[in-house]
Amino acid sequence: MIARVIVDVPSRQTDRPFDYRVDSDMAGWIEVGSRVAVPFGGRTLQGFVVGFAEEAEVEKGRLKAVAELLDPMPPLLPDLIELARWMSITYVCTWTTALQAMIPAALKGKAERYVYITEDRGEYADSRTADQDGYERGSGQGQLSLGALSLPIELEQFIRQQEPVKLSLLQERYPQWSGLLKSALREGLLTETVSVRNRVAVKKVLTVFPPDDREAAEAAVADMPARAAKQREALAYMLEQEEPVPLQQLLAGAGLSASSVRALADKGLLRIEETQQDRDPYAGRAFVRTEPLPLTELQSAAFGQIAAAVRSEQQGTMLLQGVTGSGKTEVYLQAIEQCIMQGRQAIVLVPEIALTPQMVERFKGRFGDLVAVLHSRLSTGERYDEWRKIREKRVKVAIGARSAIFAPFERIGLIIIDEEHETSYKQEESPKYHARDVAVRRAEQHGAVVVLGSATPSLESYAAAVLAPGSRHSSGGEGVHAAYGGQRPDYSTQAVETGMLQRAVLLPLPERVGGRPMPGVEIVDMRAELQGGNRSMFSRKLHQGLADRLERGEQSVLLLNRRGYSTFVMCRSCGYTAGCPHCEISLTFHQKSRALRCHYCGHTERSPETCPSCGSEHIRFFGTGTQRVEEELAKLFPGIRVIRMDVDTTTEKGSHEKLLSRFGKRQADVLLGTQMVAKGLDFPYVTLVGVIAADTSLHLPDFRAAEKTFQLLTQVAGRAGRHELPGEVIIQTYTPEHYSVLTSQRHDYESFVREELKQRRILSYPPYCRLILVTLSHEQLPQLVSVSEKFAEELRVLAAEAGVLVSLDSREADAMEVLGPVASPIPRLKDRYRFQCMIKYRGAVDAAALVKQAARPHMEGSAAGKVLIGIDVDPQVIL
DNA sequence: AGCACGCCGACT
DNA sequence: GTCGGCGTGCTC
Repeated sequence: MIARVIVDVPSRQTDRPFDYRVDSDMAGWIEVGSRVAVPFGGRTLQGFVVGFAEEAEVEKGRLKAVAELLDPMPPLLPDLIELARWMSITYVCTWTTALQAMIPAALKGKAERYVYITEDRGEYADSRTADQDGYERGSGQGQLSLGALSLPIELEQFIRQQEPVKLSLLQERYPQWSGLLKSALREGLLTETVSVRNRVAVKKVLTVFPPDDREAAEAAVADMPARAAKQREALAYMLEQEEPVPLQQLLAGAGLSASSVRALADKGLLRIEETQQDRDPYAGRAFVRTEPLPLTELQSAAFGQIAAAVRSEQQGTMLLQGVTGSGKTEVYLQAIEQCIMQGRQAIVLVPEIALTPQMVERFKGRFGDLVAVLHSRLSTGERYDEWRKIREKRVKVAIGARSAIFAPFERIGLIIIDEEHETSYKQEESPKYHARDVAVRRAEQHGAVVVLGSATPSLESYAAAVLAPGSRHSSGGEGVHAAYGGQRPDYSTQAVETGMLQRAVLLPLPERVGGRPMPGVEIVDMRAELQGGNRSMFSRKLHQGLADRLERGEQSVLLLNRRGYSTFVMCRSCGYTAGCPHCEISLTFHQKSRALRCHYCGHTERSPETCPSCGSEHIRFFGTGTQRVEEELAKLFPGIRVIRMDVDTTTEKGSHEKLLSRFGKRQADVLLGTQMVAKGLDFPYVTLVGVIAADTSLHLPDFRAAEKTFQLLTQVAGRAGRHELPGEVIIQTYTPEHYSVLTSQRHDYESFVREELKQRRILSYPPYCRLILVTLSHEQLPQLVSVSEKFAEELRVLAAEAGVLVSLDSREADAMEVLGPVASPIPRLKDRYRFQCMIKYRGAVDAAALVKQAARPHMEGSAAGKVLIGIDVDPQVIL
């Protein structure tokens, strides 16, 4: 039996399976998806079995054997192995990088090298002038030696005491002897073994089992001598128990010490065993059981379509477009119930920030113990335990952030992606996947249904539902299509690209449950404020609004998408601005620490009192950050209680929840923060939402800037007036005429999309093409420029050879353009200059493969001095 | 990623 | 005439 193994070395040259012999003792256990330890180029590495080969297919004689099977149950399944392969091609990464993204950190074992002193040194024993046991004891020195080689006595004793001892530990402790250790291993004085250990073992606890022999136990309770009162108490308690009780719980609950319980165990009256235990982060929390709620007509229609699609066991995608408060979650819950009833499992993806206890409660309340929750705030061990519940089929529903898409279920029927437009579904590190793409691909494998839920769908998803060739519109879609006069607009001159997702069914939920109106939104033109003599960051309107809320004891939410105190520091005498020495970006002033900080690389320096360039004292701070708003609020409204929520105040574990819970208990008047205040909050006393500057996200160098602004404004506006008290929203802006501001004021998604699609079409951006952004970086600018140009030229040559280097304006079905190279929006980051090429393409063009091929000559070989190319495949457009 | 093999400078 | 620099190439 021969296993094909992907070894855990993320490099281009090892990105293929290597073949290993499987010895008969493991043969019955090893499967596709098994995690193994294999010898590889002189060391032992972890790897995954991706398949098996026939004897005839491989070069015989040169095969090594699999060293160790690392888990009794394979952590991955064949479909995930295949999915990782697909990811490696789509996102231009190695197979192992994709595989590593799928397993919990607890299983990312590293091979550890252990050494011990060789007992049988065979032939050497004869060739030396040594005593019988193979040791040469020099004049009382007691040195272990072999020929010219000898180990210092201290080292030898240390090894003897601990053996086998980790090589890394020895090297750390005795760095001066690392060369000697190497020689000792080579010469056979020391022997090495390798073993892969998991980062976290299954947690074991001592558990006390109720008496097996009840009669004997009852008799013992009765006969127990008076001085053994504690034992009697413990035994009587255990007689009442049906289930085993953790020892610690028994001791704490009954005020006993372990000795009394041990004594009972010794008498054979109780049984104490080590059992596996899950670290349940929700232990001890009671979840109120909930029943399905009655659905509105629209909810019911959406649910019906989803349920039918799940039943069909055909892959399908649905876009559930519902405004905040329209009851999407109840539709999800009932669809999941349907899915479970068919013996299939469901995955629910939620943005990390929305994965609050309340959110979890809704699912646990409906499905109880059938739910596993995966999120980044869990410890490695907790996460592993939740993951094992899925793998061991103890749960039917997995709810979690991005990476929960890899939940190792065997029969998935439904994948729900809530707030599908959220950018947190895109992973910024390699593998740079988008959970939505991966979901569609997994659904294809399982014949499952993907439900994308959002009040403001991404243009890509919306295009797949409404504009894609062959897309069907659901019956309730009047409101949605009114913008087109009931007709699909004619965009036939340019193909809409929806990539993998050929079409999606649109399920609109345009009404709030209970018919509560959307809050009124007022736009304030800050230019007019300035002309009217108001130089404050608060318009008169917002100032008055805040004052009213304070007076009435209601709460306000303020959004400013910029943390810190001020965005840049400039000398008014000479024009000097403080920039990061490692990045081409201005430094942000932080008031509390009186420091200048780079928000990209974290560089921090003390804020200058005088200009470092000309010595002038006219150093001034410009631009407004959350810290400055906080200060200004305190000045304007003495005694006001403000909670500031941004990256600077939420780094600590659980701080995010803590701040929100304080606000929920009305211990503050204002919640001030960056975009994290816009998501999913629901507080009854919030009646005012203010956006301090809507423009901050509008002028970013990002083709999605308008879309992001619209989504942010719409979302934050939804935070007001969710309960009895009516809400008010005030948006301050310097560009009140911009369509993303105007349409969000009217909660008018369709008009926004229509305008935005026009722009995207003119400029050839998704969904009218697909994009890959390649970023190249190097410490030396001239080298970077030269390699970037070579890369772009090579890519154009390859595209021309493939016959696809055609303008996107053409009517060709397959087209590809290479733009650049140009300097990146952040031209220097962490001491590396950055250039980028944007690749736009459509149709059946395998742009990822061409990029990979063009990049190859610049990525291989030793890294020193070469331009390292970071390849960023922007996948949101692949969908 | 490691680690070995392999050709050119400053040392016993 | 040898130790050692890191450039290229391989790892089942």
